Amino acid sequence: MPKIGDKDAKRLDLIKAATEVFARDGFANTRMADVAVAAGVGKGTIYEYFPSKDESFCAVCEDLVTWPEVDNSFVDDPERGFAAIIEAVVKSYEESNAFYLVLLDYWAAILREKHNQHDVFIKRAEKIYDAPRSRILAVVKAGQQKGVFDKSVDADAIVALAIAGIEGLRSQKLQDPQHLDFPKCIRILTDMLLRMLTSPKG
Amino acid sequence: MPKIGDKDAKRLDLIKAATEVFARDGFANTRMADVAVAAGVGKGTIYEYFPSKDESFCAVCEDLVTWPEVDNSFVDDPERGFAAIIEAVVKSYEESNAFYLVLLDYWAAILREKHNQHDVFIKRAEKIYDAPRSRILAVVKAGQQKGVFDKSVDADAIVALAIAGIEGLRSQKLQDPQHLDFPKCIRILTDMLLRMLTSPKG
Amino acid sequence: MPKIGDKDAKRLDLIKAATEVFARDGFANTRMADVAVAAGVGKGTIYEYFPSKDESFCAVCEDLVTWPEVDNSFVDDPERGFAAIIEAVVKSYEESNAFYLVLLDYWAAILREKHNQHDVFIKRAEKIYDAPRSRILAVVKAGQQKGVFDKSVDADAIVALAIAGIEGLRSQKLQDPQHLDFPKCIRILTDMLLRMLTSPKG
Amino acid sequence: MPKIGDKDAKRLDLIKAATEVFARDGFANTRMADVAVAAGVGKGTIYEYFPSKDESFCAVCEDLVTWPEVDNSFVDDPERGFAAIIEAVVKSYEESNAFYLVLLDYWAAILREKHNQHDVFIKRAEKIYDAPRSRILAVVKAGQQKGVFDKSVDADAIVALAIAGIEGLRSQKLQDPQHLDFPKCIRILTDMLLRMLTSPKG
DNA sequence: GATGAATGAGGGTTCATTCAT
DNA sequence: AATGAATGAACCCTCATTCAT
Repeated sequence: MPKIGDKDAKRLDLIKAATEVFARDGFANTRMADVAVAAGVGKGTIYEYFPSKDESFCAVCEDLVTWPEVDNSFVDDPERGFAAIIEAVVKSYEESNAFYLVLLDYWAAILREKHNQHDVFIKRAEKIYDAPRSRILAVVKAGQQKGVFDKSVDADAIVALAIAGIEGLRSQKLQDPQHLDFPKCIRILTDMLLRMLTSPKG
Repeated sequence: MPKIGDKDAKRLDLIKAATEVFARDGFANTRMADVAVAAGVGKGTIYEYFPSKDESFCAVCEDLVTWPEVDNSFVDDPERGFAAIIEAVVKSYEESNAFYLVLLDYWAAILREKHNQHDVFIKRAEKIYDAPRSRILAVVKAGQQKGVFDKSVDADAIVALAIAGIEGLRSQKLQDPQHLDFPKCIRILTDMLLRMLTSPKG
Repeated sequence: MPKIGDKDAKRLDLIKAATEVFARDGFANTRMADVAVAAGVGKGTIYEYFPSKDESFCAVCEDLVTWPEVDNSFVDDPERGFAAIIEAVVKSYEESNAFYLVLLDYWAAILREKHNQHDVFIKRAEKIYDAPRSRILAVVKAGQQKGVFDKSVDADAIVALAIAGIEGLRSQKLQDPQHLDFPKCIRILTDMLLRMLTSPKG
Repeated sequence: MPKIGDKDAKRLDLIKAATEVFARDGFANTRMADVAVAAGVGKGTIYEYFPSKDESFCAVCEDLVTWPEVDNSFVDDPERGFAAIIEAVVKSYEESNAFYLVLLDYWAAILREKHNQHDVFIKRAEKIYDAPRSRILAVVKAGQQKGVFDKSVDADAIVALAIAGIEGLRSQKLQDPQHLDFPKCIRILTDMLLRMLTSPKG
């Protein structure tokens, strides 16, 4: 007698298995048979839970977009709060090794603007980026409210730069782990942004 | 009697056509027949110039990696020189619309570590990044020699951050062209980096 | 719930169908689609049972090499025993019309020494010839033990001549069925060999 | 100013080159480009001399069918004459390494009865076999006329057996050169046939 | 006459998806 | 619900043949 939710639980198992395979081999090089093997089920079973390979990929991407809650304890100290949120975002990237790899295919599909799931993807993609963006933005704006950060600074630009820096460094780290002092660069990035926030005019 | 250079010229034509198709559809979704149509030749002709789809992709990537020579006129003014090199790199990215799109697949192949061309790709990838990296690095080091930039600053880290910022912003711009003031962000990025170079200790 | 042996049975069905097509059209002129049609299955199905065209051909050849058990009732009469084994070999050739035709390609592949399956082929080919060879050899040696056949006769040479004669006649029969009295020639061949076995010195 | 016959001479050059390639790689595995390389000419040149690959193969086969004249010096000694003609046939086989290899494909085409050149091939094939056949037959019949060979012997059957033996042994020699004492077997074959010719009734 | 670049029909193989069990 | 054997559309690549130079 199957319990209620068994189906959902199994679906999640399949997603987790598929995530690993998609991350490891890439969407195009992944065969449904591989996903089935990774999940320990028969090939046909996957189609009981997802209507197609594309949809299973969407489900995987959707599942990846679960941002950790952020510690709000530095709410009174915008500078430490800013550093904390940057650190949290970096960490959340690092915790999900699959994240960047799977997203690579995700962006590829979106940017090409021809995926049949394109509109759905775009919407979901915004969500993915909105989570860290809005968190960082909130911290910056709070700091400006408090008068600690300069109000003339373009908060959106700072957030864009923060995320750009994190993603760009992450990318370099993946490409060449030997020659990049990743933590140091993140530290410098945080410092630079904070200086810009506190005294933009040099 | 074929003219000298005809074969090379045609090869380049094919590369240009292939670049567009690979950029538009992605490597996995590109059929050799599409490339042939785009180039206005028969399917078989492509194989007169490239031994396989993989190799044609490599050729395309290699062709993308031709960095423009950089203006050295600011050699006496490190700050303006730094700004100029950043601008040049940004511009060279922008001049090749295909660049980022094609490189997406390129990185995907490299990061998976299992592509049969993986080692070749890695070697070529280093070349891709070495060009802008070494140019920026030279400018930074020259500035440090002149005493304009602080010698305690980690030049490699600054270069990594510059490239990370440029790539990260470019990525965001592609994903969501509406909500990003790209030129402004690049300007802020340059400012931040220059401040770090001139007075690192805040 | 598939019955045990179903897969093996189907594999055998495919082999039988492939044998006919390979025999009729030759390896090079056979398209996998033809085999599929002959077997009444889809093109892809063949690849569920054989990894490649080459391998399916090997399987066909291997299947051809199942020599019938030989009647041992003439164990006490070496001369009749020898005639019986020759007859059995001839018959086993004749029972498989496909045999010679398929083996033509087989030998072609082996003799070229450059087929990628060459070594496997050679090993299997030895098995093909070893079966009739060892049977005839056993009868000859038994006859020599009994003193009915002359011990000075080179048993290996006689066996080689027996097989050469059978194959050569078979080949002529296939090439020109009208002008050859095959049974008579086989009879003369047997007589000649027996005379050589019983009184080698004329 | 090209001499008369230059064209024929070149045609023969191409045939010789093609013969080697067809013998080495087999008809199916031979590309016209290979033939061109072997002949030291351009791909297109071959089509100036032969209308198609099939026709070039026919030309090669036709060229192979040039039997050496046989020494008639033993015309008064049928037994030595018979041995001599057998030896001559064996030698003519051996002198043309390509012969057997190319003929393999030739027979394959003929036996399949579906080659578009089938009828032409059959006619030519008869010629190929008629040459040695008629020579041996002539010697046998001459011996019977002289009363040296028994007139009750079926001359055609003896000829068939002679050729069958030679071809069968040749085939075994090619397949497994190590384990066959070819000259000895040919000697025994000749002895057996002579005994049958001189005293058929044992 | 000689060439080899260009061609495209053809064939081996893969793999997402279906469906009978 | 779960399975995996069966399927065939799709795609990469080969190579005989053509034809402009």
